[in-house]
Amino acid sequence: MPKPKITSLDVAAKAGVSQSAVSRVFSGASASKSTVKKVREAADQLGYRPNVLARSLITGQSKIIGLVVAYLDNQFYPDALERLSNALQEKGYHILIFMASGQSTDVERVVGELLDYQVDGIITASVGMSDELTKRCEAAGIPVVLFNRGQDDPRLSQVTSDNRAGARKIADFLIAAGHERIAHISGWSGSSTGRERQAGFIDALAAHEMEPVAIADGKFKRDVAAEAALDMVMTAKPDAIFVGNDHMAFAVIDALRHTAGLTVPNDISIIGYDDVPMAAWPSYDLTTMRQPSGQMVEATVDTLLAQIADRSVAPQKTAIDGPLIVRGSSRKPKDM
Amino acid sequence: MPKPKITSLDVAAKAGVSQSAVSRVFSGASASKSTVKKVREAADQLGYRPNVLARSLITGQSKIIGLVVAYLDNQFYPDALERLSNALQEKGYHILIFMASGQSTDVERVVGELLDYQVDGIITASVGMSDELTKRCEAAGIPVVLFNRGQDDPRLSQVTSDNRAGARKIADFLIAAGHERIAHISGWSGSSTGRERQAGFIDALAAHEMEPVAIADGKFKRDVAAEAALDMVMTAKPDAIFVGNDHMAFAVIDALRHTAGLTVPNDISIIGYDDVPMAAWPSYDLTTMRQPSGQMVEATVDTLLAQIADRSVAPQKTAIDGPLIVRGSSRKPKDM
DNA sequence: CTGAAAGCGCTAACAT
DNA sequence: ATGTTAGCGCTTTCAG
Repeated sequence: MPKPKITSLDVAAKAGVSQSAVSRVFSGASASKSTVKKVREAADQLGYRPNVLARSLITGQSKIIGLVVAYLDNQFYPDALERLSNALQEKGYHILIFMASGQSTDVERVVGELLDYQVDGIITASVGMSDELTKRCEAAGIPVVLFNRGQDDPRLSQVTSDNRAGARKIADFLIAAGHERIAHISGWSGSSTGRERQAGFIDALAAHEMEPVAIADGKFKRDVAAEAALDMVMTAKPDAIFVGNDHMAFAVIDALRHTAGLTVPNDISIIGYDDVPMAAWPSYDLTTMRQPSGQMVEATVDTLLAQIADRSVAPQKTAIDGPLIVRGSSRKPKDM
Repeated sequence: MPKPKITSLDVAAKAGVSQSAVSRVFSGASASKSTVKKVREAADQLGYRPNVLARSLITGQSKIIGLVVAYLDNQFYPDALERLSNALQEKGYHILIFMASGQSTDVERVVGELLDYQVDGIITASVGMSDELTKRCEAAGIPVVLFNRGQDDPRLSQVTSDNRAGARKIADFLIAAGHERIAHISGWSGSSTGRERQAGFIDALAAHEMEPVAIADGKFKRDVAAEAALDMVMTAKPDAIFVGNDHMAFAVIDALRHTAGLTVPNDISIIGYDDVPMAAWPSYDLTTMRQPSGQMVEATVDTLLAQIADRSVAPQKTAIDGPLIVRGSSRKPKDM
């Protein structure tokens, strides 16, 4: 026996009511106690559950949120994905996932497919939206929230941490600890996140009449960052490096310890950004700026659902501040 | 302006053909060159794309695969998720993701929701299926593949590594390296993966007339495993521990080094299972059994799609063998 | 409060 | 090869 699909019609027959009565019961419209009871019983016996897809055809609500994500090897994203999924599940939505290599042509294709599924909203984790794409989503009336990525387009919502402020805190902390040769391995300079952190960092150093002894673009990649770090310690000889995110910072620490033979923090302080769970592991014990992913997810979901509920709600740009988590990968300021 | 939805009817009007002609063009049925051209042009200008959900209503194919996953903090799963998503994307499918805490009541709820979305197939990553659930999926004609989890039900497909053989290799390797006090921190004993690895390991030791000096259930949790390890080194004093997966092994190494003050592998050898990317990082440099996740994903997708294409295809149980990756967390056998 | 009827956007016979 | 017609399973007027 193939697929004996149970429809609302079957339930109606069994319950001795009309098909629309069944629909009403399951979509929470008005119905008398007795009808509800009869329908529920019949449905339970038959194992009936409404077809979300058929429903979406008429309500225009698929209860599907499209998530576009580029990397899953940076622990920040699986963690966020898990939280997002849970938060949305609670609100009756589910996540349709799309991997995009991060290249814009790829994002293009992916968002196209997303629209085919009539998603109610789109979250992009660390990937940008072309103007063309933004236009299409707007035309389709589908709200977009950029998660952990900023973009200067009023049609797009975004949720980030306060990257500039965070980077400034790091600079101040490093200076307070007496570091004098401070370097920076930035996140990908093509991303707002990478650029903002770098800008805030340089600003704060400048306020103390300092500037980085070296800067390199780590591109959010472990190997690139490790390479850059090894290069720096041979040439610029920094006594501290601010690395644009934890994911790269781990690679930097590994390279410095195991290839360059340096100790952290005695020879050199390393500071990251994100505070992924792994940062607390004893092997790294990484000082880092926390991005409060719980709050970021909450803001993302709130923003998105608000716009889904009412298309006239304006896009929101949210920046959430987080604390500097001081651990053992950095020298302590004297007064601590 | 709200949502000016463009339908196949609009395209038909613009192209001067019937609505079904448009449908044929987009579903790849027969159509003349000239019709195809007219339709494509009209569609491009209007920005038309077929509504997958409406299509699914009639074809019975949603092109959605439900993925149920319990943990994302073990790097093995994000990695697999990424591969699965890419592989399925290539075949025109997409992943609707569901987090299940791993508790059976939770899985129950989640699979229910999954069915509401008319998914074409289900993949569960490291979560089991109750009999009740299996029945419902079978009744609905929806194939299920257990990924990295075995279960003794002929209705379920599964893809795992050869856990028994893998664990045996580890035991043999440890013995060859001259270890005499070997302990085991197993994966969760409620999971096939955990049990099989333990069984294979004990078997292989027994073949050499040895037995573990200590065994504990690490439950696939970092803190539980770390605790167990610290306990073992105080009491049973093992000279090697086989830890049921890499995720726990990292915690064990950290605890041993930073809390117990031992060195790895000089004081004690640690071996893991999975070979997640992090195992190769210099800080851990973990000897481990590789689960070939690329091959496992491939098998999973093949199995699932084969069953979707033809419901009469029997469920498959696939176990894929992998190599032992020898790194620095274990003493080397003398002849190496 | 409830049933009958229309139709969401699409595909699949069925004719032509 | 193309248009016409009948639904897929559901929600939502509209009468009653």
